[in-house]
Amino acid sequence: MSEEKSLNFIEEIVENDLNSGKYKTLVTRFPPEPNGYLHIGHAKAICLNFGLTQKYGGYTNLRFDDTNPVTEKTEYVNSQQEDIKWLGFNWKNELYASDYFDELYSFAIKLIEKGLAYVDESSADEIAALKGTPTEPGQDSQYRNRSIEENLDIFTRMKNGEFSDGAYILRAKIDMASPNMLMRDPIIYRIKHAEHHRTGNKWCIYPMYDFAHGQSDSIENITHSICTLEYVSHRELYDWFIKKLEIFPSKQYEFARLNLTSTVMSKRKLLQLVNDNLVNGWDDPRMPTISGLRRRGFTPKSVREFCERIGIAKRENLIELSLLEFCIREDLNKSANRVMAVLDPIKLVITNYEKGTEDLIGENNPEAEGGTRVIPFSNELWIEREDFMEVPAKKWFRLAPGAMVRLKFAYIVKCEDFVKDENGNVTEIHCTYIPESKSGNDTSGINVKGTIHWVSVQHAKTAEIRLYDRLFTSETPDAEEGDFKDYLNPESLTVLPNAFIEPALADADLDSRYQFIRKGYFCLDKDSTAEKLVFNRTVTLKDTFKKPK
RNA sequence: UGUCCGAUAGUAUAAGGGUAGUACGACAGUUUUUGGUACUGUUUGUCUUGGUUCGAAUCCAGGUCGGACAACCA
Repeated sequence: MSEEKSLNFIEEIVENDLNSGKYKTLVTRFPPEPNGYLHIGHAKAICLNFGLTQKYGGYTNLRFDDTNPVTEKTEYVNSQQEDIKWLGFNWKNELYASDYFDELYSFAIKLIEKGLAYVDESSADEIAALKGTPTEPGQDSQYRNRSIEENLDIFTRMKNGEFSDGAYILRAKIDMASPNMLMRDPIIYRIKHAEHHRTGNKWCIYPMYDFAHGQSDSIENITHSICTLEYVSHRELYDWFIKKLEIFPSKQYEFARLNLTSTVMSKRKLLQLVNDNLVNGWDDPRMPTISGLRRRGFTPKSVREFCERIGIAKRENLIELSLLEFCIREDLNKSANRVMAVLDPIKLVITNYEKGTEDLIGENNPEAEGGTRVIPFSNELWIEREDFMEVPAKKWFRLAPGAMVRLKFAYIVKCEDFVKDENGNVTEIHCTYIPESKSGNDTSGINVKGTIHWVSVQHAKTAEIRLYDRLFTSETPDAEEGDFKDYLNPESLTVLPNAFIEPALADADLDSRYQFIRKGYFCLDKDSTAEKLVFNRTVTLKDTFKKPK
């Protein structure tokens, strides 16, 4: 076995378990709660769980952890499935914790019969008061020693709907003095007269997370139940239920969740951004959701690559956004066709060009066998306003009075003059071109430092272009003083309603990815119509040019 | 003043008693019809104090720092 790459700690555990014969087949699961959209942190968990069974054989189930009917919706089930498929993974079984409600109920009965669970009718406040604190032990509830018969009777009546929400709860009988708060007689069933997205009104009692997750894993014969670090202290309970119920011993392993700079990752906060209309929905391209990244133009491959590069470990981490950007640039550099678009136009007139128009040939992608296309050229072009400086900075290789640049795929031009309006703004640049300098056939012998992009005025199409930047101005918005929303970046979205694009872009579809030469990677947005194309900037090109001060 | 988890360059992540390596970032250079790409180079690290050992990032003990835990959420 050649060791090309080192293993992460979970892969080591899996390899050991497989090599020792502890398990014949690896079974993992991805267990989202359908109460929100999946984000890049979930992508890390998805890649881990599905990646493990791809690498070592076995399979991964998709199991919706739907034990709380008031927050869960079918809309989320659907979006979550779409996101997992988009990432490129296939689950073996589509399952729901709610599939096991009958079985979970009988597990509860079994616990009661063993004297390991009891019905408590204390109020939520009373229960909290007796729970103790992390540094002080709790105290037993006065209902802790009900008879098994009475517990059975009340629990059955809870199920039958005889009581209102909160009147009774079922608790595991463990140890109110445990240093682990979760072992202090945790609540395992509560009454909720709520309609469930799958089981409808069949149930009015629902199991808590701790009484559903491990047992669901066990029912499915999950060998390695992988979750994030905040569940470490749940492991003791997880194992306790499995042991007392004498069921398949799934094992839980925890890794550190992903944190990304300049964004937030908690579903609660993302929901707030959506509900407060601070972004335009869950799939707003500025959101770290999988649907947001997809709309922004990220490829599944780039997201998988990112998840691969960040690694799996147990220490808290904060990944720099630049790594995500690297991953998408790396992918798109190889695959995206190069086209020209002018975002902030200024007119350039070639005063000695008398051919009218001319079709030039553009190479689609110098990094791939991308073929070529026709690009119309004429004596009036749009170029980028920022590519001209009236008073050039040092090391400026673009347009300036008397300076020469190459027009990409076309000719070398020399700036002869420029026009200003009454406010002193440059409105037009006048150049002469060098006929012998045509791209691919340059006999002029002239070498220029700078090459700029352009679009022929008479052939240009207009498009709306949306530029995105970091959602937050702080790298750690949820660690800042005050509300995280105070750190939203007011410039996270810039809309350019009238940019000019080369005519070939009229054929763009939602799956196309482009590099707008010198400007970044872009894709068509779903808001596009036949009359108006809308492009999203996925990411800028890396820019090593030091802006002159 | 509890229990649990963790600590390696700016950020991540390897090295499992024997040369501290890789990636991203940053910086510099070469190439270039994208100030892109590619290539080259530079920079910066084992939390601390002891112990075991010929030898410790690694094993042990104490400390420090960070995180988690007191929802009828997951």
